[in-house]
Amino acid sequence: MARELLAALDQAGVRLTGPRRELAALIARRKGHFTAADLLADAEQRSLGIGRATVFRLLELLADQNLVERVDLPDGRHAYVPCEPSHHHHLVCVSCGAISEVDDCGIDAVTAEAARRSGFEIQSHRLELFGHCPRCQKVEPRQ
Amino acid sequence: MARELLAALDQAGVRLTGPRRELAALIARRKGHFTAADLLADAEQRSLGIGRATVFRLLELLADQNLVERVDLPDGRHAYVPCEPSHHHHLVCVSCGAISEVDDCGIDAVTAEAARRSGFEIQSHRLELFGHCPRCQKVEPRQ
DNA sequence: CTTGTATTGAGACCTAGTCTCAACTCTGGT
DNA sequence: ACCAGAGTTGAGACTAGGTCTCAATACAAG
Repeated sequence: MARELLAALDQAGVRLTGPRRELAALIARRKGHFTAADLLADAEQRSLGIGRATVFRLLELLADQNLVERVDLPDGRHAYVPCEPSHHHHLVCVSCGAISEVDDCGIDAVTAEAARRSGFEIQSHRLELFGHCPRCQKVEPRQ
Repeated sequence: MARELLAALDQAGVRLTGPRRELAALIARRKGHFTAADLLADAEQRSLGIGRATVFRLLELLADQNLVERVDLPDGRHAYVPCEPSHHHHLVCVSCGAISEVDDCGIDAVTAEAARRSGFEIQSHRLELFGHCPRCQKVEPRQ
């Protein structure tokens, strides 16, 4: 997975530097979503000497390549989630942070209908679904 | 419209203080979305002596009452938009900032399908649509 | 192995928002 | 009309998340 990230960066025509390789490895090793601060903490814990700005710069690069997406959690925090480059949406577990991807199961019809009613010309949309993943449903049922 | 905001605050059991009345009037007078900073600037321009914290506190109150909703713009900025208390979604014009509301035209089917596929128990969702409003389409066609 | 350019880390800076606290102002009871 | 006390206020410190600048460094093409 770190390979894929690096390959994509290579594709994008940027240099494969030490810090980028290290951060890619850290991202690959994470499950679910993470914040920039999480990633920075990982790096600091390993004394990689990677700067704050570098972390944000890499996340921006990855986001440009659609390898990572920024999701806004219901509590207002921001998280990043590594994902497939194709268009899709995220299911976010509000208990454990697990992320699941869902593809466009019918939302285009919704946006088309909204466009028709409002006269807007819709360019993009963002759909985020929040709930409990199957595992957390078992742990804390019907909460 | 400022009346409605104040009535709702009254309903919520909070005091109708001077600053709240003034801010309600400022919000009522705005078109489309605005940021907390916009509102604060309005207040400062009129030398109302309203503090930063008060602005955020009122926005939070209004958000609790679903009279205002926070939308995350595609560029990562946050805006607030006054709206109907019922559940709905927003169409945001990326040129002029105009906001249009659309109700749940079929999205429940989408979330139900996503829940079925993923096993998640979906609690809430957020859908934001970005594009050009009818007016901006005329001004800068097919841009 | 050189060299030009991309990238880096540090730290200042910015925006959005929260928290604390002493001072103030509503509002209900009288 | 007045008072008391709880709710609210503004100022300013603080936090999180992110951007910018700049001199130093590392990559990679030749």
